[in-house]
Amino acid sequence: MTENEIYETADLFKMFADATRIKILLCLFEREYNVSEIVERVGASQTAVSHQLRALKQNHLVKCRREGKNMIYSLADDHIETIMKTAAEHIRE
Amino acid sequence: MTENEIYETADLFKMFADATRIKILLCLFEREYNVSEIVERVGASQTAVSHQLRALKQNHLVKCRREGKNMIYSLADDHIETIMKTAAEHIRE
DNA sequence: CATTCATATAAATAATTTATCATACGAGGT
DNA sequence: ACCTCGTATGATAAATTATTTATATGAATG
Repeated sequence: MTENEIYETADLFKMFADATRIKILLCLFEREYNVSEIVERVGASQTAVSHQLRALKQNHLVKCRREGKNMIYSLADDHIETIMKTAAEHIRE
Repeated sequence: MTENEIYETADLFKMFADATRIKILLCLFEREYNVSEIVERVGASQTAVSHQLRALKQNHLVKCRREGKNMIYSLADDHIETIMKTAAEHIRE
């Protein structure tokens, strides 16, 4: 791994290293949701969720589209669920 | 996932969310090393490495044994390499 | 047993991350 | 056009994490 790949890897893992973001992702593993639905399910403030969604988007873990007044967020990639599940398994030991 | 599992998962991922710790782990994927060897390879200060080794140990990612004046660190678990590799693959897309 | 080597620890500081507060923006509806 | 709803943004403030500085510890060695 090059120095650069190391930093990119760290950045990717950072996305999974926060409870709010994990909750958002778990939520999106089910299906797509708009922001207020995510806020409701995750139980964090609207701005906090919005900031975290931006982070997740910048790191290509989620994508979104507009639908009227709403923004619908969904997973960008199925690998994400695999990575999370692998780690979750590891924990139960 | 329970609230608690979410926090544990976040804590586990935190271990992978830092370049210094990733370098240490990459190093230990090869084989076990003592602290000065790790310091040398990773290129961080002795205390920084020592602190990170402690974090990794507390989170059960590495283990260590004493050998004379040296402490020999090694991976605690093979899953770790799998998790890292899965993520690294994800990055190359 | 005093010294040195390898490593760990504690405390202080620096750097980064996350949440909050205030406000702005885009899309409908009136 | 104005108002409201849903969401995003920017500027802090608060919290967390990482690094450094200084010092301690435990094991070997003269």
